[in-house]
Amino acid sequence: MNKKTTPPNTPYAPQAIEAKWQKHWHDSQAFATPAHPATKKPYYILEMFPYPSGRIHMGHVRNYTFGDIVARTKRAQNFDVLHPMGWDAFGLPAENAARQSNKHPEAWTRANIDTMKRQLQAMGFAYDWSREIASCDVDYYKHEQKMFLAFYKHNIAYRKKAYVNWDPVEESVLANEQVIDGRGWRSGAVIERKQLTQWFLNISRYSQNLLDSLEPLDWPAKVARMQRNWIGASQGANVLFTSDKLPEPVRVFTTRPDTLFGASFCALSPEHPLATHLAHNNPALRRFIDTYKATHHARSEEHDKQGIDTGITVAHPFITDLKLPLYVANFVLMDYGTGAVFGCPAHDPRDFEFAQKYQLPIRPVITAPNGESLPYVGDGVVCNSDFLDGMDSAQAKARVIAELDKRGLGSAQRRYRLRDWGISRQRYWGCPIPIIHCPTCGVVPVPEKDLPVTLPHDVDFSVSGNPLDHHPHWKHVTCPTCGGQATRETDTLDTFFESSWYFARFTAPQSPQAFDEEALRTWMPVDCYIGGIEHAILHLLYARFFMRALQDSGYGIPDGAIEPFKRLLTQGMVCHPTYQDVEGTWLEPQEVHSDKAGNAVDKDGRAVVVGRMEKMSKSKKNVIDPQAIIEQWGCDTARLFMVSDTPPERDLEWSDSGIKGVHRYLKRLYTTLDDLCVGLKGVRAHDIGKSHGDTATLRAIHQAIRDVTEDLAHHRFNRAVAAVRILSNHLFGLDGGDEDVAPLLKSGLQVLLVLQNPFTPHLCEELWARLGGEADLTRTPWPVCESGFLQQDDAQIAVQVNGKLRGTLTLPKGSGEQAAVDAARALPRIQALLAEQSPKKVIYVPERLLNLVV
RNA sequence: GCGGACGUGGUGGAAUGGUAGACACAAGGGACUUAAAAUCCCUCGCUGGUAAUCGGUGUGCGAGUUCGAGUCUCGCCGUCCGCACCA
Repeated sequence: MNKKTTPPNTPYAPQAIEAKWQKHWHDSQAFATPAHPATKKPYYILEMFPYPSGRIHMGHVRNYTFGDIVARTKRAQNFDVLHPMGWDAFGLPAENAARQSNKHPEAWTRANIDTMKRQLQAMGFAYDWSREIASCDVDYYKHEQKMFLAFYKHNIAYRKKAYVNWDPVEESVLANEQVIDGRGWRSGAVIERKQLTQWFLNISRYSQNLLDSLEPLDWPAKVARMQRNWIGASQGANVLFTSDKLPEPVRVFTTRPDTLFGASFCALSPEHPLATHLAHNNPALRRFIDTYKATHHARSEEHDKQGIDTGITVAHPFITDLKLPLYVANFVLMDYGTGAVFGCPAHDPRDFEFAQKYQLPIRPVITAPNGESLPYVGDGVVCNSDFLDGMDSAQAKARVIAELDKRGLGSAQRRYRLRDWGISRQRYWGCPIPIIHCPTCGVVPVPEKDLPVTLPHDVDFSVSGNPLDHHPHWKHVTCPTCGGQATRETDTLDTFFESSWYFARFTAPQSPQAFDEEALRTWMPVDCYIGGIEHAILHLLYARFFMRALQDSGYGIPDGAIEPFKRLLTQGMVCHPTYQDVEGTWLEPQEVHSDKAGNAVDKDGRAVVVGRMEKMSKSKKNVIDPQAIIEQWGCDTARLFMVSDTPPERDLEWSDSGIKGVHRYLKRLYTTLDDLCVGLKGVRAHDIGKSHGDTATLRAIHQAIRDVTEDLAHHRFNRAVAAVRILSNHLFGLDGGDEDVAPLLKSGLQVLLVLQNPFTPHLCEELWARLGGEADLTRTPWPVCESGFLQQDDAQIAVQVNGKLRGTLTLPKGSGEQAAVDAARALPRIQALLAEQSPKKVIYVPERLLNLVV
């Protein structure tokens, strides 16, 4: 094997070193996933695959650097590592590009993939590229069509007419999860409510299971909590309010059945079927309904409560002579609970507001603590409530439910906020839904033999709307059942479909079936999954659901793969200050300089407004292009900077001086070893498992091994870097020319290179080779810390009087309390403070601290 | 409004209830240099002191628990995030 090194006494030239080792790793297949059955323990490290938007950005660099550090560490620690990469390649930006620049979405996407792949390779990430997936490949999405049909067969995929979130800019529907503050997550357009027939996946069936299984996951507590809140379980009761004027009783869901005696009205959602029924001969009601069901805007942004009395009254389940007016009200949501509520104004702020507006009775039924005004929403002792009087809320709830049950007027009920996942999108660049609509047979699945349904290539983006729908002939087919004229489903699948199973596909990406059960058994779940917190709900919830749904639809998903991500690391954003000129135009960081006084100015010397640290984004131009950093400093510098100072889950503040500082260290490491390696190459390294006269150096080596190993195991990358720096500071202080020192220095430097390798692998490989390392660092095992060498003979002990630090002592290890007290009392300062008194109490923590209480 | 997280030097950040500020960045001083860059060395929470291996003080504010609190508890203030008419 050719492992020539650059000649000594040359300056650090990262580009040459990096290209050389990237080629070497590529040629030697250094990161191929080991074949199975494995002799070692498997470890699956995965970073969220990117959308091929054009070029990689700093967010990618940070995310994938973390993953690479884990991958390289685990490999050195004798694991069989699966570390794949692919492309989340369907999606709207490709269509926008097609509309703007007349480029076909596929060509645009493929070109972006090429660019980004080259950029990722230039970062030296240890991926097994033979497992690369692009989700827009027919070979990938064809499996999705089978999954969809399996879901359909098992009633997990179904069609219903529903009010959906319509994004007028994207001209497509969005999932609830994609609507943020009433606006589209990508377009920012105000979302409209439209009634359409759409495909849904029955994720809500798994609500409780998805909730319960969060518990054992090694996820950030914040993410688990977000999912819990999103699923939003609540325990309560269904209650029926009857009326002989209605075809059926009003069914209400409440979490406060203990306040039932305080009811003063009932209210239906504008979309409620009973409301529609009543509107038939009530034009005012009709108008009210039409106003409020049309837009999201009127529902969620204007919070004033509007209602209309239907003129109907309903019977209170317990108070025989109480008839409650039935309203239709804008604040009642159709898609939560039953779409109907009973109003208890005394104990619910919304009902209170509504009751005040429409002069409805406000009757307290929970004794509010002194000083609490109505509406009082807390629990308490029930009053004015017949058989519930004197009970606390919990008892009252149970009792009401029991009574309702007895009378057939209600029952206990558990509800979830989570709604079914709408998966239809009126888009071209996505996976076609394999369904045919026949005027005689209805909904007909595309038969297995006709799969996959592929996207037509010749599409027209010059008209708005879904290109599949106005394609001249693609959708026109004959019905597989009756042979009559029929049309294809022209909606495509939400692109979250692709990311819901790609991690499982990576375990056997060439398998003719979607999954290879054996491979799933070997690799799944993903041991460590790294990505942005913005996917805390959408992607991570869908993926968890998908594995369950696939298993229930006949796919051989092993139980061990049901929770796909065992451990999750959510990395923070990469941030940079923003700059604007006097006109408010955003400026790129390169366009901003500082004048003599240190003020930010533009190229013409005009003042620049420096904004706060914000996530790097194209729109505000506060971006640093990774490509430029790689070219100027090398990828090792970029990688080390990504992890040096800030814990991974926090936002990283980009700084030029930070980059320079990291580079200065690498340069120093390079030149120091460049000098030393000539002399050390022939030296036989000291076995760090054996003792050495220089106990301090040996201790520094073992301490570094222990600290870096533990910090990496806990993803404390910044601390691991600090531990590496401590070792380097120690080793740089040694005299390499001293022949007693040389063997231990050499082993110290070797340990340093192995420990630092996950961060800056190219430089470490180069220096390792120059130092005479046998195998590549990619095949060099991780060093072992012998705790025996960490021991010191003496311990420094803090001496406190009454808990305040008053001095320090150096005592031999294992000194007893009496020896410590005697030594402390010998210190002049302690003597003065004690003033002849004996301590009332002595707290002695061996080898750490002595506290004398007087 | 509800839920949560966080608050430590000029900056990023360390710190199993046990010597706060590891490791860096910036800054200042010095060496080398005709000069600059680069590199190397030193200083670096605040404060008193010529100085010390010196004193005082210090982890948003106020209380509490403890021999001892950046860390635990309670109450404020501030920042950030999530959800938001979810009955």
